[in-house]
Amino acid sequence: MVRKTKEEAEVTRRHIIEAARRIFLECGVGRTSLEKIAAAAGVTRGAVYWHFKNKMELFFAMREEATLPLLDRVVFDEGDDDPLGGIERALLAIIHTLIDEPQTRETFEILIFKCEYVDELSPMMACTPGQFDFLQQLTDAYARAANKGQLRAVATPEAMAYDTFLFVGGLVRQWLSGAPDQRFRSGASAFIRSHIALRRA
Amino acid sequence: MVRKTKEEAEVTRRHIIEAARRIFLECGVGRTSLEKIAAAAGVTRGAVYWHFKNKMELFFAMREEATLPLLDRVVFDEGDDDPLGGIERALLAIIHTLIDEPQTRETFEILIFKCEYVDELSPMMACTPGQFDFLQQLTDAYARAANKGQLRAVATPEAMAYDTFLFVGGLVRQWLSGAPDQRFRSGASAFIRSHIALRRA
DNA sequence: GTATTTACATACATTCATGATTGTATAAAC
DNA sequence: GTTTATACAATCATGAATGTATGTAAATAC
Repeated sequence: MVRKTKEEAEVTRRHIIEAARRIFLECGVGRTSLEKIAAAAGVTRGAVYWHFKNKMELFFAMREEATLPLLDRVVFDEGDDDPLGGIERALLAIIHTLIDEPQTRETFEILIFKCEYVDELSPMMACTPGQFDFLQQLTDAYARAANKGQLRAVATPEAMAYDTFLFVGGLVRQWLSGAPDQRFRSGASAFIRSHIALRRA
Repeated sequence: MVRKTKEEAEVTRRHIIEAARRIFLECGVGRTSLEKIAAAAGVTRGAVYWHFKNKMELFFAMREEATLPLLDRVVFDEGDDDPLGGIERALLAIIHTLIDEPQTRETFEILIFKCEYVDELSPMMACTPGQFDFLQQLTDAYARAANKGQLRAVATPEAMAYDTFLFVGGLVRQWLSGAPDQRFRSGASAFIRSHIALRRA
């Protein structure tokens, strides 16, 4: 056994996380054994157990590497003089993140389709704090848009924020589902623009 | 062994399906053993294997009992002289189905949160034919609403249908997630009305 | 009334997956 | 330069879940 330096150990840790993401995506979290992950990472289970207490801890480690930069990274500029356009750009940016960052896309696909929300994961069914923050930022942005007269007065900024929030949730899910006809992927930008157009004054 | 009549056998078959739904919901499909289901149904694994080839066949049997009557049951009256109001009523009806029919609600909660879309289930990630049909019916209903001058002209009926489809998907998911603050459940009707108000002329 | 199926229960064999333990060669600490 | 902690590999014991095979008593067919 050739003992590794700290840097090398960090590399194998990342290899394990990457392998876990691949196998989770292919087999589902529940059906993935640590043996499979280890093999995919080119190590033995011993290495996996050295770096992670068990499968769940590995799962959370994978999640923390890629979950933050989707909704959480969305920024709404308070000084924007086109707040409604800013919302549209933010939604488009979310889709482009899915396109540009494979590990984020794969992680979300795992979170939505490849794991069961039971026991420790059960509380994660509901919105994460980051999602609530996104909802709050949407509300604030719509309020600024209303102040600038950009919105129809048929619904409150809060109601519009909820509508957009639910729309985005549905869109991301369908986008990730990889429907054979690709209709949600090819149409995503148009759906977003229509969604925004519906509330423009 | 007291052999059962055909009617009694059908009863135990239903007991098994009901037990499966309960345990799937509690433990997730992957972590549910047929032994647990059998115990919950008051039978042995022998009975389960008699009625179903394996866990997946039982899963599909459970699904077929309750999945049809949600989106698939939605009806849009072609002769309605308030098509937009008809869409709103249809969306409200979906939520009320979730409230009124526990087994439908539980089945959808299992399908969304308690199973992994892998192997045989992988194709089910995408929209089912019933969902596409719902989308098509939405498009037709919006087209009728447009013909009656009920809609703003900022988006096509098709675009509005997609927007509503994605909104409903997001809403059902959040509704089922059982967020601790219940905000999506208590606000569902208001969200639906706002959603419709946004496209009314 | 006999034969045959049915509707299960029981028992068995096999296959993973897990967690713990132990071994070990080297990097790092002193 | 010795000691110790590190970064794994290898082995082991255990348990859980599955599918199958067999048993069986009563319902049903004839």
